[in-house]
Amino acid sequence: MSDPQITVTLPDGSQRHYAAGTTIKDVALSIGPKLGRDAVGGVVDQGDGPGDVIDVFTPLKTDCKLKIVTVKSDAGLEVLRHSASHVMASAVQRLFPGTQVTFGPAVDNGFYYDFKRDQGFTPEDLEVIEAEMKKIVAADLPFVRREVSRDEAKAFFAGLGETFKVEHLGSIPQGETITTYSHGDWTDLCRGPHVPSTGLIKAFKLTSVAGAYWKGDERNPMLARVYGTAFWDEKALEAHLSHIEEAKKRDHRKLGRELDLFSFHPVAPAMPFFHAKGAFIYNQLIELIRRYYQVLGFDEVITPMIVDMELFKRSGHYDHYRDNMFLCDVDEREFGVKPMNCPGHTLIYATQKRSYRELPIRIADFCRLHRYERSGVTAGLTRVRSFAQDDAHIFCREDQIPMEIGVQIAMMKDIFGHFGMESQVGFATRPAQSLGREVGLSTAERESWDAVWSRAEGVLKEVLDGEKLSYSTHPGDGAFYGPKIDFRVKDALDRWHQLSTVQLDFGLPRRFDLSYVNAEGGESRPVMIHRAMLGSLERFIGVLIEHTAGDFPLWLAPVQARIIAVTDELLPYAEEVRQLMLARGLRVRTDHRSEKLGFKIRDAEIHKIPVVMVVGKKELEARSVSLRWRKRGDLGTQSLDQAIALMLQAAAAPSPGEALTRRMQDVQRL
RNA sequence: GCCCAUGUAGCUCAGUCGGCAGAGCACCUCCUUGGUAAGGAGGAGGUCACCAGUUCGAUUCUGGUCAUGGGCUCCA
Repeated sequence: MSDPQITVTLPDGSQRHYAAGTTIKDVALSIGPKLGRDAVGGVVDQGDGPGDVIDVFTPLKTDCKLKIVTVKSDAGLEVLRHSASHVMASAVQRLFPGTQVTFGPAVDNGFYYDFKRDQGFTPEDLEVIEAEMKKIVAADLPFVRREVSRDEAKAFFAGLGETFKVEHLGSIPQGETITTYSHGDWTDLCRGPHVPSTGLIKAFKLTSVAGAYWKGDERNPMLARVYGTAFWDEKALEAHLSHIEEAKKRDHRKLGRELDLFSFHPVAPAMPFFHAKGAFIYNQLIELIRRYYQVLGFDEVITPMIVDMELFKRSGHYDHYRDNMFLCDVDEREFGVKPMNCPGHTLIYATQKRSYRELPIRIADFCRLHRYERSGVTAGLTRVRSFAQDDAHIFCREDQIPMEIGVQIAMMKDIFGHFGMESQVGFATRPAQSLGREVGLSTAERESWDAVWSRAEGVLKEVLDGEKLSYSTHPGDGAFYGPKIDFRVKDALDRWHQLSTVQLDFGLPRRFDLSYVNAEGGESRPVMIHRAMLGSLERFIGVLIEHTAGDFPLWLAPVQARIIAVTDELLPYAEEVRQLMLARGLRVRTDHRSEKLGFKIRDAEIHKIPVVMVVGKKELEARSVSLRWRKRGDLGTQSLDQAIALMLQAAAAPSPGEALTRRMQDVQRL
């Protein structure tokens, strides 16, 4: 009897027939020799949806849909990197006997492998490991996949003394196929997939060592992690490494120092000192947000930074957030420096009896906040202990939620458009531990909370769908007090940053017993919406510096233009020009140094001054300036009026777009 | 908080196998007054992060502390 036949359906819909047990590699080869060579994995759908990527030597046993993963795809690159991590692990075990292996996956820009080795690894070790890896690659050892029984695997890894692997075997669900992958005489417990052989791992580099906890839990033993990256060819690897170099040049910490924007001092770890130029940008951003607030009906308030901990007991921060707060005892009372504005804003809401007619009440606050972030997690401006948010809280009726959220989404789109940043929306739903799931609640209470949550999630989803946005859903990622919508934006180096957030909160209004008088004369509980657009100003400035590489748009540039006189005799004219520009609201400085023109031009370029105006005899006689525009090149000689007009036009600060303004005109209460 | 690395002039970095600490840029002074990315000369500037220990002697060796960076974790 001949082998049973199976039918394989390819992505283009064509069908091919093979003997059962034919591997993905064979299928690829049968389609074409090039595809056969480039195939590094496949995605199989046996009628139950596409599975994970599996390797090319997996036999196909039943009819299926098959998508072949090639070296060109992202999925293929992941396979390569995962294989590279195996090669690294085998090199490490060869070089450092007694080292235990744990996990070694592919990650965003490369791969890592976590080892148990008490001495850890030094940067010098990395070179030795790389050299050993090269040998393994040169040997071109095939990756071999084996399906094994749980007991077999246990016995095998226990025999090698690989206690972490044995432990992990215990947490693999029953019924799941257990596989090992080997190359040469080295074997790892692994789900795969892998490239056909080690020879394909041509371009790789080990990049750093780090500590990491077993399974990411700090109660677990500390492991030694080695990071690396791998590509299909040297060119791509080089491109990646130079991309990293480029990012280093834009590092906001470096530019912050070079452009005299901010600094840090050991007396206030992780709390930035904004210098004049950095503070200018900070304030310009606040002004931008204020222009939106005016249109969107937000009222700005100012609230105390230090308050009695009683407030935070009421808000719940005392129980859940105290370890992240700066505390101080004064007059035998315990005070705390506020980490968030929300509790203070509830106090303002509660100073009056509120009517349903005056909702929504939108309270904005740029006050500085302080959070004690554990040492070791802080970084430049992106993670600080002292910061301000463009923070606001909206107190509204449940029926007003869609309108309010919709406007926030529109605002977010509008704002990031001004910075040339693409944005993406994520929807985070109820987490396992959340309001209404505490132990000891009655069934009735529980059900009422469940209803509130599903109503809120339903509303958010409706809004998102209504705004006709594509968004991703993150089940269980919401805040414990309510579901949320997060926005991520992409910077000029294609890195994503989570900045904005809009969160529904059912908890605080309850804790502070907030209410309003409803249309029937009874009392109802308002819903609170927490929202921030730029998020923390500190972090946004950090992102902005890297996004622009320090070339700020004219409206944000602390110094918009620098006047350079060709000789010192021209300085009076330079000053006259400067005064004219200052009178028109332009931020202009003069370089008074007795240096040559080239020197001063270079200095202005290094400091990324957007516009340089050169004045010499010719310009004096013609009442003009010679314009050198950083982003546009040499604009030649321009009359003073023309130069001022060009500057003013380019320096116009962004404001809410028309669509947003029109939209707000439809809202009853501003 | 944990793992690893780093800390020398304002910045970028040399250096000292334990014996009076260096460069370039920036800064100050003088000369030079020049047409679109570095003119010349001179000067000043450091408790080698901080605190202990070993030593005749510590920036260097040892221990601790602080800060920064890369990760882990956390971000009710």
